[in-house]
Order: sequence, then C-alpha cells, then structure tokens
Amino acid sequence: MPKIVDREEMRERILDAAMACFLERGYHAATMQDVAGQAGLAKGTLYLYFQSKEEMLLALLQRYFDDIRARISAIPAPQTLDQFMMGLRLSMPVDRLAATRLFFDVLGPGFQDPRAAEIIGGFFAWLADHYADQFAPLIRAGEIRSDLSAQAAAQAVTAMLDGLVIHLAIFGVEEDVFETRRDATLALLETGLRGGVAPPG
Amino acid sequence: MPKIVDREEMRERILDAAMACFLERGYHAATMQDVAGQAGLAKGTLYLYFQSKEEMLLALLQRYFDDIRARISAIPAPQTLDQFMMGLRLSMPVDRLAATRLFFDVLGPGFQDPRAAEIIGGFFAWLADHYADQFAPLIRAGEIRSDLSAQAAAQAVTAMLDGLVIHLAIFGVEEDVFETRRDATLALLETGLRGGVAPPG
DNA sequence: TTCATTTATGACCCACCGGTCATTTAAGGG
DNA sequence: CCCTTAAATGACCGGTGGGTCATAAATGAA
Repeated sequence: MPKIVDREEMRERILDAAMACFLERGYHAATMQDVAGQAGLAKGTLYLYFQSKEEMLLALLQRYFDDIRARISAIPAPQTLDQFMMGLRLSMPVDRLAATRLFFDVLGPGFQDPRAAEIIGGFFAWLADHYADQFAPLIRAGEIRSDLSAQAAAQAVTAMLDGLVIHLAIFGVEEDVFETRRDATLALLETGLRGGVAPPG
Repeated sequence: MPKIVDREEMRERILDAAMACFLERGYHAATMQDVAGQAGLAKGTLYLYFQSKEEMLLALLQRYFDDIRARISAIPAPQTLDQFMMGLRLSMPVDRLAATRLFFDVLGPGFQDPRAAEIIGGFFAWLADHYADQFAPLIRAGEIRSDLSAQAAAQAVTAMLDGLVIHLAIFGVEEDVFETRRDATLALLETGLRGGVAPPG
C-alpha cells in the first residue's frame, strides 16, 4: 500500500516555512527555493500542496487573520471603558509589527489578485464590527458619551490603532518606544470616547 | 558643439512617467520599458539619468514627500483647535490615497534599501514635529487640555491620521465614505485633544 | 558642410525564478 | 521480498526584466 502523509499537517509546515521566509525577505524577494529549503523539502514538493506561490500566500494570510480573530474574540466583553482600553492593548502584541510590514508587499497595486486585499480588508471590517458590538452597551451604560455612533466610533478606532501599528512597522521602533506611543494614543482616544478627562480615581 | 539638454528637466519628465506607471501597476510590476514608453523615450535613455530602477524610485519618493511638506508648511499656523482640525483636513486630500497604496510596495521587508523607509519615516517624523509646534501655543491658550504633552499628542495624531489614509487605501473606498470616516475620526480626536465635548456654538 | 561631442536608441545579454515532469524513493500490504 | 501506489525530488524549461553597449541621431560651432 502507498505512502500516506497528513496533507493538512504538511500544508501547515509549509506555511510556517513560508511565513519565516516572507518575514525575512518579503513576499516578492523570497523564492520558492527559499521556502522549500526552510521547510526541508524540494521545490517541486511545494507544488503538491499549493497551486502556486500566490495561492500559498493567500492561505498564509487567511490563517494569520483567522488566528488574530480567534485571539481577539477570546478577550471577554468589557464592562467599562477602562476594560475596553485594556482589551485594545491585548489585541496589539508587539509581534504583530513584523507581519504588518510583510503585508505591505501585498496591499500595493502590484499585487493583482484582489483576494489578498479582501482577506485583509475583511479582517478590519470584522474588527470594526466587533468593536461596535462592544461600544453599544458601553454607550448605554454611560461609559462612552452618548452622542457617538457606535459604528462610526468603532471604525475610527480601528483606523487609529492600525495607524499606530503601521507606524511602528515603518519606523522599526523598539518595544519601549512602541508602548509609550501606544499609551499616549490610547489615552487620547479614551478621552475622546468618554467625552471628557477621566474622573480621578 | 554638442547637443545640450536640461538634465534636471529630463529627470522631472522621467519621474512623472515613473509616477504614472508605478501608480498604475505598482513598483514591482511596472517595468523600465513601461516607464520609458510613458516618457516617450527608449529604455536605455532612462539609465542616462538614473543609475537604476531603485535610484529612480528613491528620487520619486524624495520629490513626492518634499512636495507634501511644502504644501503642509504653507497652511497658516492655527490660532484655535477648530482651525487646527481644519488644517488637518486640508493636509489629507483624496489624491493621497493612490500614492499611499503605491508606497506599500516599498515599505515591506522585500525592499532592501533602507533609504526608502528613511525618506517616508523622516516625513512622518517631520510631520509630528510640525504638529507639536502647533500644539504648544494651543495648549498655552487653553484650546487643548494642558495635561497633554505636545510632542506625545502630536505623534499620536500623526499615527491616527496616517491610519485613516491607509484604511482608505486598503479598502479602496469612495470619496464620500472617506469623508464620513475622516470626520468621525477627527471629531473623536478633537474631543480627546480638548479634554471634553465641544461647548455649543 | 563638416566635425566633435553629447544624447538617444533598442537589440542583446544574462541571471533569475516560477512552475513542470520524468524519475526516484518511501511505505506498507500480501 | 516484491509490487503497487503515493509522495518527493531536482534538473530543466521558458518567459521575463533589469541593465549594457555598439551604433545612430541630433546639435551647433567652425
């Protein structure tokens, strides 16, 4: 009887290798040879599991953003604005930076396949909806000022936080600088959401 | 005596063509042949004015961001927070979107030359400093709440606004959607800076 | 018109890389 | 041990695109 392998496990292994290579050299610069070497396989083997380099990237993107979604979903729904702000910090781990930088390669006009932008755009749309769901009860509870639309505020917050990560990615800043900037941004944001400077205590 | 051309004018003409091609196809996908065709020249001619495709891109980036800097510098210093917010709108024209998308190509790890990231990063550093200079008097005037550091707030604002533009670029939204989101973000930001909801009138 | 010099050209070169496929290797049942 | 079948291999192919260079064209002074 024939040799049998776990196809799904093999795909995971290859995607791990691809992630490492793409982070190191970027999607365009990394070659299938690189990925194969990283995975301990021959180039031809990659094509038994992925139709093309592009399909491999799309699978990688899908897996990456599914993972983030899962992690963010696991954070309990905040009861107060403070808890919400803490949740934001948790959803922005420092290791997101390198990956963000990688995705630049794929968001430009040079990447013809619209599915890449759909995956990434879809994630942000989901994120905005997720925040909006958390905002609505906070607005009712008076934690967030009542003249804000939960949807509009959530979209604004999503854009702001993404901007923060992008900046980290561009500047390649150290962790401590990141944390300083992040906290300043979140403090400004918190005041904006609450509608006034936080009460003492 | 020899044929004479204005080297600088020729470089400008080539950069215009390169900008058009890079916007259309992206930096990686656009070929030197494309750029030459767009400029009405032969491929070899390009190399009389630029050492390589990469040098051409760097010159393009420099020119582009120098131009933005000049435009933003031309906006009069704001006397009130309202004026400041209006200045922000002016510095975010819609035609920035396509260009922003193009720069993704160049910020990823695939682009080895650090000068590209330096040019773009340098622009944002300048922008943050520029905003900080405008914040300081506004804080003294009580237009912005006094517990904020001008520098930290300016950096946060810079990241937030860039995030907004990036999102537009990723989603490829229409102008009206952009304006809605931009206004929501700026309103949130204004409240955060002022330290409370704006007084009526 | 001639000539020196600069500028422009595009055929050509060559390295590279995504993708293929004939061949080899590995697994395991009989 | 052999055979069947799945899996793995890597030499090879073909297209591509950045960059070169021998040649041609343009310019303007003499």
